[in-house]
Amino acid sequence: MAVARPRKEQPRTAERILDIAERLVQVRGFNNFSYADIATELGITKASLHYHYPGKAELGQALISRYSERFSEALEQIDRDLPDARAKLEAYANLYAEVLRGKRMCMCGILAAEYPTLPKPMRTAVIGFFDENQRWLADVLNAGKTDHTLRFTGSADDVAQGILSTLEGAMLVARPYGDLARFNAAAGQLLSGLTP
Amino acid sequence: MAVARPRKEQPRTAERILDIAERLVQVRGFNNFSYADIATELGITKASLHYHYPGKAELGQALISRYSERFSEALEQIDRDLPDARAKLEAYANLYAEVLRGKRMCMCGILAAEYPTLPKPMRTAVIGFFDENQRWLADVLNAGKTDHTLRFTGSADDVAQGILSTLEGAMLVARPYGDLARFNAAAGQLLSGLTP
DNA sequence: GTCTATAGGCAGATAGAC
DNA sequence: GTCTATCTGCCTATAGAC
Repeated sequence: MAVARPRKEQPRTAERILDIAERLVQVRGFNNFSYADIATELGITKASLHYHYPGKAELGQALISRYSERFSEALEQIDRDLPDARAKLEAYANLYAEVLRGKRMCMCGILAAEYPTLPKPMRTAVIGFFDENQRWLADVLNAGKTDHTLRFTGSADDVAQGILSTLEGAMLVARPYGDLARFNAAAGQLLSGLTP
Repeated sequence: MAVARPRKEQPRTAERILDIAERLVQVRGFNNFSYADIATELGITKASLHYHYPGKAELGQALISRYSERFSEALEQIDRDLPDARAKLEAYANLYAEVLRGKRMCMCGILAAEYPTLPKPMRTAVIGFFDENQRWLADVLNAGKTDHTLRFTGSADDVAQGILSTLEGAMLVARPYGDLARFNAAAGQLLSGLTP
């Protein structure tokens, strides 16, 4: 017997558009894919896409918005599941490694490279993503100082920013080599520098 | 009295094209500027550009080629002018800071973000740039171990790669904020982690 | 070396039928 | 919601005169 479903299934087109566009952004960048790319892959016409997202700018906002939400949820889950700050930080780095394993960049990392060409709402959203990540990292760092699973000098904010930068940069440089080990070397080095 | 000049001055058009295109790449990315942008700024027509660089792919190769050469020269000058490894590493980080001060990304950093969309010769050249940087960094690190101005654990190659990644990432993340201090915080943290 | 003129393609976007 | 048809604009690139 079928499980009860939300009525009128199938209007998941908007979500499927985001799925395809998300991958395209993370691989090629926001300016290097087109409505035609999405339409072909989804099997509908370009015109239909405009029904769901009036313009590329709106699509871009929706992409960052969903990406940020999901990232936040992943951080909350880390907070729930892992016992100490050190383990949380390791799990955080692993989030990045998983993205890279799919031959993608962090969405906001690649958008940062295109930053000057983005519509203003997207720029604001990219900054928001970075800010939230740093806030979370700073909290973890402070917790790590308390529970003695992490060691660092200087402000937690500065170190948080350094961690974010290093992981984004490690993805950026490792991806052209197609070499996950390259990322892991940089991430491992980062973590060992924070270990007591 | 005028200083002697190379005869037939003025055919510096090819160089001026590179100057303009270089800035455009570093600000917007390779796929986000056009021949029209260069032509307008230079005051000639698009068609004339094709005389100097037959296609955008060739222009791109010329851009990376000149950029890499100049970078190598800067590294040689650092080797000549500075006494110890620690000072060299600091000067290296300063190269990046100067680029960022001009609101630009490292050319090969921004090209790394666009990597899957680049013509193959450009991809090879980007990798070459990273490789050369890492080689130089590894040499400096080894020298620093010898002259006791640097301290690190693990292989010099891995640490070199970590340094490159961190600096590229720090530029990537700092630029949207328009905040040089952000870069300096990450770079300073990196250097202090390598200081005995 | 630089120009005018133009080709040919693809981009994002809209109108209106179904 | 999805379609066909179409628009306008920009892109890279080429031919050929000067």
